[in-house]
Amino acid sequence: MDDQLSRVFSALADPIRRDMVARLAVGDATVNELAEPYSVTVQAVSKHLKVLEDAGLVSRSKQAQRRPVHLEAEVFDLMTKWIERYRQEAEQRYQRLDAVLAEMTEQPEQTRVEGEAS
Amino acid sequence: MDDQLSRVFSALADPIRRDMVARLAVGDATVNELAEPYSVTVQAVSKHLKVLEDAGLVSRSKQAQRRPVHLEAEVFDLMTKWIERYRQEAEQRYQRLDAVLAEMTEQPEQTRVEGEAS
DNA sequence: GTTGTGTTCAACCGAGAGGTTGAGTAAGGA
DNA sequence: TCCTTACTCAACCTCTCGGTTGAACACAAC
Repeated sequence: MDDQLSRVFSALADPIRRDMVARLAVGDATVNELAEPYSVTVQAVSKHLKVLEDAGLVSRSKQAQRRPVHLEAEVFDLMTKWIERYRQEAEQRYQRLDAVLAEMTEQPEQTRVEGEAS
Repeated sequence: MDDQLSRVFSALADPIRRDMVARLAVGDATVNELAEPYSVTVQAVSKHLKVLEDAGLVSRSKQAQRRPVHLEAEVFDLMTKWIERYRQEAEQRYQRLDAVLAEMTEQPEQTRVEGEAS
């Protein structure tokens, strides 16, 4: 869990943290505001925010005693880039496979159609 | 960790598993082939594959004693949709903020930054 | 049959995640 | 000054994760 990509994916693997991101997309919020909807302590929420912050997904400023949390959009690009890369490769392979299968339709010997996965 | 989105993010939070996905984007592979480049046992790799399978990222078919692993592209859409949604919202907010700040550049009194929801 | 290969299952272990409670810090308000 | 609010830090607990080893299963090949 050293690289940023791992931290980002790991951060968003938790439903509460994803929910917080959704909430922060609407506007900045304080720790207490973020904690309100959940049945966990404020301390737990503070920990969640630290995880999001370490992943670069949010930043925390200082406003009197408040620590308004702000969503950082840039990091999302890191993920989308990674995802898009392999999604496209996989889809291209899929289309190539379809073409190959179409070619050998007349000779259906033990075709072993992928996917399948029992 | 019940919903699929959590499983998918969690699965991709591990560098080895991301690497496997990258490898499978090029073409299907068996467990032993996938295990080769890493300094872990085949059993560990089998476990990783189970995680990826539970997330719907790969499927395993049956070929004699082999279990060729195949990358499933569809699930990536689930992630990209989620990500794009909040990235766009956040970016829009950012642009709105820029506009607001540009408007009040001449009057810099304790700006008390944007949206703020609350 | 027996043996070899590819893979999974089961039990275990150490580290870390997510939660708690309790105390500590920092600022505003009486 | 003292109290309250907003938050973090520290210690602890439990459960999961990623790894191991050892055994079992499924099929091929001899």
